[in-house]
Amino acid sequence: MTTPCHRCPLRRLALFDELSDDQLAFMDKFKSGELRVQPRTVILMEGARSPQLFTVLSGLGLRYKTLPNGRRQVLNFLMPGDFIGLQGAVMEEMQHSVEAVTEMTLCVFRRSELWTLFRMQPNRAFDLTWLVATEENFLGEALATIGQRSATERIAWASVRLLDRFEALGLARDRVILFPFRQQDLADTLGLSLVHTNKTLAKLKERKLVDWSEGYLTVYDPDELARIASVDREVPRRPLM
Amino acid sequence: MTTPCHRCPLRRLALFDELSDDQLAFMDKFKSGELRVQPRTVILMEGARSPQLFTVLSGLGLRYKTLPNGRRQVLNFLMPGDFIGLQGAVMEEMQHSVEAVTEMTLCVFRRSELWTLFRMQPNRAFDLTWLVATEENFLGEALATIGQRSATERIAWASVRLLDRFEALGLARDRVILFPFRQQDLADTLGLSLVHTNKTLAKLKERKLVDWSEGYLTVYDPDELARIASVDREVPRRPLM
DNA sequence: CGTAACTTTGACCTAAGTCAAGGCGCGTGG
DNA sequence: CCACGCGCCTTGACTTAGGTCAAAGTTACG
Repeated sequence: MTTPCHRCPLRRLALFDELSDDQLAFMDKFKSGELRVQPRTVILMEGARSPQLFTVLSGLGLRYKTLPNGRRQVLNFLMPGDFIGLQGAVMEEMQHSVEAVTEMTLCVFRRSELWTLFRMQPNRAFDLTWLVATEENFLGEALATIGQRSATERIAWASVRLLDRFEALGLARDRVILFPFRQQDLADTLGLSLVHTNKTLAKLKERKLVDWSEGYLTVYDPDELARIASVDREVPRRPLM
Repeated sequence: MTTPCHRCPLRRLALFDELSDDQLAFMDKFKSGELRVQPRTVILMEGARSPQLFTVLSGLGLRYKTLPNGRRQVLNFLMPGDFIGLQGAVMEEMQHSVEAVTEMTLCVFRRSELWTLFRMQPNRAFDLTWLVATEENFLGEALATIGQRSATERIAWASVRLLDRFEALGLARDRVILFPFRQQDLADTLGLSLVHTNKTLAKLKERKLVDWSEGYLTVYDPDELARIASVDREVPRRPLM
């Protein structure tokens, strides 16, 4: 029914590290199935006790925190290959929510086997730590962006980061990506108001740097944008759980 | 010469999880010595290749990223029990710098043994992952603070978080903590200008909520501050490497 | 069609930034 | 031993990036 790990289409991408046969066999045991969710489904809820572990197989989503005053901070855009739910397994409870934006397919892992993974597959445990450390690093970069950069620089930063991630997944064609989010989502990511996000996007479009319309984000000049945001563009290979 | 792990004064604090004798013995082998550094020493440098791993034994420091435009984002205040340098060991290179603010004593670990830890001490590997996940969570909270809260709320948030961390370490007496940072450090943490930070602190002092003068931070009314920032105050027990 | 969910635009406002001048405490060297 | 220079804090005056409000387009959809 569900795809065995060695046939996982994501594993064919150069972006992801290869696994040994032994590791693949373990992952097959670790995997408990697949889950398909509709757009706007909340996959994991802030404060939830013992959620599951997932890898995104396809589709896009959002990770966010909701503040008591009703405001929302988007932490990251979720893309294929992202691992989610570890926080709920390692710590007491989830500290952010995860929501599907398009239809998504998720690979579901047995939470109870996480411990076995640490005991039997030190390589994979290391990979897990790598993923968390990388996520931590990304949040640090986002923090520096929101804390220290202007609106234009923030949007330039986001455009470059998004393009590079989509390209690494083979989801971009000629610097055009299908981008099914709302401007409010980007605004909540960058700590800007919706109106100001819209106006800043309009200016960048006028400057022929990015154009986001009708669900497509076109990044005309990633190098210039990277210069504006002074961001470094390497996308390292990464583990895939 | 150096303290064996089972005599480590930090381990006596209720804040930190206890270790088995076996784990303590392993940590003693993992530990290569202690390092004492002077104020303003850069312990780890952004971009450095193969740095070492440390646990802070005493003293205070800062973790920060420097942007090419010269601005700086402080990611966190470093306190006893914090583990640093994993990023350089797990990923290619450090993505932020770490600097001592007071004199500090660091417990130094053999980077080469990190792999042994993952193979031989799955519990400790799990603890390491816990630490990184918690750090990630903290950065998410900081992101939500900078992205969505006003200057007053940001300072309220920082005051509460700092008080709670210092208290858990036994470094606070009656809501007063020795706080040897500069206002510029707090400003760079919260994404505010130095001047605005100063003026906002003055307002909070007038309201009898916090007073930061002559190197001491007095948090008069943590509950009210927690309410202002709408922040939740639990400090979970944590592993100590 | 009508309505609901987004986007776009214009007018106006304010929180926070910038600039600049003093103050204050401390260390150092004449 | 004191003065001057330096690092940091404080304050006031002024500016501005970005927020808020409100209304009009646009698109999709039942």
